[in-house]
Amino acid sequence: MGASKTTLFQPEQNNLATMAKALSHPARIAILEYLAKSKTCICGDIVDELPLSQATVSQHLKELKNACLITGEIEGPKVCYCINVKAWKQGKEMISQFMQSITDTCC
Amino acid sequence: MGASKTTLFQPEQNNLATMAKALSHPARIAILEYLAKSKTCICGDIVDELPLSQATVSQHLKELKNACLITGEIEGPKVCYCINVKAWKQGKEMISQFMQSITDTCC
DNA sequence: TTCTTTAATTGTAATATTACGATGAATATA
DNA sequence: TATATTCATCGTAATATTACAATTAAAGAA
Repeated sequence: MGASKTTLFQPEQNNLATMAKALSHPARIAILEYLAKSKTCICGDIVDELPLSQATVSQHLKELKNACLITGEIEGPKVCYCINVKAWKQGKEMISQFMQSITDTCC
Repeated sequence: MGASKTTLFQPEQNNLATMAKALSHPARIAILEYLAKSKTCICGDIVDELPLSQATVSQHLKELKNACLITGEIEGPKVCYCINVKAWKQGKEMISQFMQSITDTCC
């Protein structure tokens, strides 16, 4: 197989899993950290920062964009990436509530 | 490839990614929710609860155990699974701090 | 127009993940 | 001892992920 049966679970469970999947690679964690601290956010800067090829970085950026965690605006030949603050805060809330609810309910 | 180059990133980034990966499947979210609310925690109950085969559930339980998020104690022919409260709280703290730090640092 | 820069996309390979049937190991019960 | 129950593991198949070289596309500069 290889494909998860998302139709068999609750939307909330799928949303959580999708968010977690976006954060499930150290390169994407590093990208998010760099975007947060950097003011420039230009793609090339991220490639310089990470020990990965341009193609691979682009792929990770695409996944973060698919998960709505970042935005990418074209500026001439360059692309300026940014944290999607609104979506990020929503995701943060969703994960925090989930993790708290486990400890609240648990043992 | 298919294997992520974990040696090229910070341990903290790898820890975060590993934790997120454990949460990146709706079945594992569902298992954690069920373990939290259930008092019994017997593996067979989880299989009954989820729309997946026994072998698949066992595989997901193994991953959660590898990530130290749950424990499994043998009770005769049965196995009693439980949230690893200590590790869970640590993970919760790690993720919360990371997500907060992004919004703090960001834009 | 031609060249350069920037970043996405394509093609390809290696490995990981997801899923399940079948089997095996361990314990309890008849 | 034989049988049933419970769960892990093995084998296998389909799909996803990760990574990079090469190419393409788009915009700006010479």
